[in-house]
Amino acid sequence: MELALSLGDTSKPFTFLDKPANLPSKDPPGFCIATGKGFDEKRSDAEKRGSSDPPVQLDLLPFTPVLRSQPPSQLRIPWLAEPCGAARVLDVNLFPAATEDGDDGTSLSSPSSAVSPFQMDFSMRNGNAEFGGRNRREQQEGEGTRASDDEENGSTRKKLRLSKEQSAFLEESFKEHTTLNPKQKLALAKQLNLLPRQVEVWFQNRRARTKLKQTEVDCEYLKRCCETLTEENRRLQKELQELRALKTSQPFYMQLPATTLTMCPSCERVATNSTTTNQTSSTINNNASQLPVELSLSKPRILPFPNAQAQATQTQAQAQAHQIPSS
DNA sequence: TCCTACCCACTTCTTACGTCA
DNA sequence: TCTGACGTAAGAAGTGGGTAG
Repeated sequence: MELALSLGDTSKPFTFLDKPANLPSKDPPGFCIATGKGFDEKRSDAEKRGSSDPPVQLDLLPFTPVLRSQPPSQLRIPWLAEPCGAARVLDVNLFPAATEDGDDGTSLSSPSSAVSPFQMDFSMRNGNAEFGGRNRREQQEGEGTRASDDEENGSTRKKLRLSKEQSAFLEESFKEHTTLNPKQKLALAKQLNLLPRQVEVWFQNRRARTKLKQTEVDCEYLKRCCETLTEENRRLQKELQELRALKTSQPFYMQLPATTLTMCPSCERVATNSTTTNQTSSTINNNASQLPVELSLSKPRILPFPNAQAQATQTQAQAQAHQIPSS
């Protein structure tokens, strides 16, 4: 079985940054995971989707309960519904804002860059409680106090939460492409008012999280496969015991050739091949992967001799007529 | 061969949140 | 009901090794 990971249509060009104004209007942000052959097989996104097997898909929408609880028609990235000028609260990350000149390395001098003309100012946050944008601590503390604290203590490690809006935007980008080229990284960084390094780290961590989820899904699938095979093995062992018991109790009949039923999948007729027990096993082993499927009888068919031979010959002819491999 | 940039795996550390006394 | 301590999960960021160009 082939496992496939679906993370959106990665064959598409990186269009997210080109259309931020409409991006969440149709589908809620999120991603889809399937038991897949490989998140590891990066740089081969097209190959990931090459399987004809329908992958087992998981819906792993990463969004907050606030968003997910909304009806689908209302599922849209909140900041897009707000005029950019409405924001007034300080950025939670409080990184030095990327200037128009891009002095922090996020400069995009080319007008043909991936930056959308729809520039969202993530240095400001909407204080509207509708979006749940402010966490408890932020509500408890004075706005912007953490900024000055961090800036005063330059030795402390800055590890601040991205805002929901920033995370949502990054998620949307991740849906488009799980990896970024430098241009996309710079564009995202500038658009989200983050450092390129932050965008890069976010994508690294996001890939790691996806892989972890995928591993969990694969593990669960293999677990179920193992359970199924264990049950099948148990059933076959029981069947074998029954056959052995029958052989012990009825040795006369067991001198007869064992019978293997061969079913033609097209006409659903059953062909009977007479063979020895060893040959039957050999047939099963050798042709296990071939069609038609060979059915081993739970109990040997007991045919009145010599009619058995005649019928076997007849069914063998049928089998050959239907391209059924006979032992 | 060295350098750079990038990725991944692993880890550290911060933050948010739930639980409980 | 409120509050503070505590545990824990999630996530941002650091580190080191591998690799491609």
